[in-house]
Amino acid sequence: MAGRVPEADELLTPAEVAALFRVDPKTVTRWAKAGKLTSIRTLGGHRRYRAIEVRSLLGDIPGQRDTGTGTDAAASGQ
Amino acid sequence: MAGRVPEADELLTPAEVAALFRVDPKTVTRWAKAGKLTSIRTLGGHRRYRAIEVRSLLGDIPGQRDTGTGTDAAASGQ
DNA sequence: CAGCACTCGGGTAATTAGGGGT
DNA sequence: AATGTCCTAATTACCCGAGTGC
Repeated sequence: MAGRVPEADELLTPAEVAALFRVDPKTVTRWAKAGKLTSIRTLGGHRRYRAIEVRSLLGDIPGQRDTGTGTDAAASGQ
Repeated sequence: MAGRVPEADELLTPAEVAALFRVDPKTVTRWAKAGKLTSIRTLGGHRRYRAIEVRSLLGDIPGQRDTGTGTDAAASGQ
């Protein structure tokens, strides 16, 4: 199987978005309820968020390097 | 118009549906068992899902997008 | 025929949803 | 108004071994 077109919308789990924003997953859920975030619900009721949307809100800057201002080290996610 | 459209009866594998929902293939199986998804079983017992059903559940919004430039702009597929 | 990737089945931990309160 | 924390219930994710699909 495999060999399919990469037309999959990148979806993130609440924990993923929460980690990117440094907030609790509960807060992300509130954003979705407030309509600030596009949320897609699974058949079980859980929410999934669009990676492109989250990245835009985070300031998606490709190849941006912190110029010395950073104090906290950037730990790899996950 | 004998507009020939590719099989609208496309069947997706558990991994396909799972990737679209960003969930585990096992979860998709659970949805089928719960009756939330129409599942077609192969002679071996494996499940297969209808692409149209999955797309509607994902929030498939018709219209908007590359309109047919004359012929069916169906480039997707494997 | 043999092999690998995927799916099946059940069971258990982790995550999420929802409401309430600080 | 907004965020973090507590609780219970539901859903989801990962573990195993065996079988299917190509």
